[in-house]
Amino acid sequence: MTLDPAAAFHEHDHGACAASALEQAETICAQNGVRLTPVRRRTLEILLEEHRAMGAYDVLAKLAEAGFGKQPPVAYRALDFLVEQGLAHRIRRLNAFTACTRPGDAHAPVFLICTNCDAVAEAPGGEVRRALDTAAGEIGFSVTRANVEAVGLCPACGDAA
Amino acid sequence: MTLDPAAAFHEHDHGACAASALEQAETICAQNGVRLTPVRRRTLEILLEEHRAMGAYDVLAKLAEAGFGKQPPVAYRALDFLVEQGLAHRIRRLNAFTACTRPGDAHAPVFLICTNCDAVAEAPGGEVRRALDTAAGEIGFSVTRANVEAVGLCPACGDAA
DNA sequence: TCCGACTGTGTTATAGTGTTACGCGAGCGT
DNA sequence: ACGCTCGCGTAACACTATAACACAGTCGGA
Repeated sequence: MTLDPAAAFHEHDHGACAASALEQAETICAQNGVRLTPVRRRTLEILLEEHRAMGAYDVLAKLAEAGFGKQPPVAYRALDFLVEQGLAHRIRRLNAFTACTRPGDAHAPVFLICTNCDAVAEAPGGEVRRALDTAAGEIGFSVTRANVEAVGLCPACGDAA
Repeated sequence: MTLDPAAAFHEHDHGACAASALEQAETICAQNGVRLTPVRRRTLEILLEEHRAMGAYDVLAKLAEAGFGKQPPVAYRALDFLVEQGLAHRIRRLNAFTACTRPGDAHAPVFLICTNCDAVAEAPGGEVRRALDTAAGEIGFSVTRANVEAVGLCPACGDAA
């Protein structure tokens, strides 16, 4: 998938973008010795269909359409798996999940959520993470995981306003 | 309330710490032309009783004990009010709320959540916010609100491990 | 004084999100 | 075949949050 963090905010070859992400997912699962089973793969495809965060129950509905189980645990298990493998992220502010824009790239995700069009982009979080570690370090706190969720206006919606 | 962001992680005069926060809350509400009604005040007191995040239903139970209504909206309305006035924060990762450690101080809150003892501290987020604005600015995104939730080990629990 | 408009609190009911517990079958090594 | 683990499925439930409505108090103006 493209490394352009703003991909979510403008037109691009989304078919290729999704296909490439799936391919990377295969590789990563193989490396990690875990299986990208049909449900899991389909779940990732569903998330990749849009650069938007999807609720677990939205995903579940689509899984059910595809002939998989229709009870919540089916979706949650697949989503948790993807999150664990770094192939997707959970966005708690939205009670939702989104495909990772840069799988395999160990990163501190920073989510930019457009309040107008609901697109979600994943910005490089290196600097943010560094600042966070510093602030935490000053009071003796050691950060193991962090997640940054910012809401605002994406370029397109900002221009329109 | 003390400005020491690590207050949550060590012994301190919590009675004074809470009393001072309540006093500031009165002032801020007066300034903003809004009313710190009994339910709202009691809700803030409840949050101040511990440096931990509390679920809405925990707060609700305590409100009910104090003779207020016992239906969810009672708690949610009071909590929403406090959040709006900057007197409390919502921590989505925990589906919980916590009193603001530095009310009135316009700040980008950064929460440090200890996975061992569940204490929640609020670190100064100036630098983090700056880094975030930079990262977002590079792709044309303008951030209106951000919230940073980091999990890890607080000083005490880190030492113990 | 009376009449609205507004705000705040309370209620019931319901929607949305997430988890626990259990059974079954496929694959795998012995 | 046996027992093991893992993934998938189910039902049932627990937790979190909101919608919709009723009623009392307050305040300003006709």
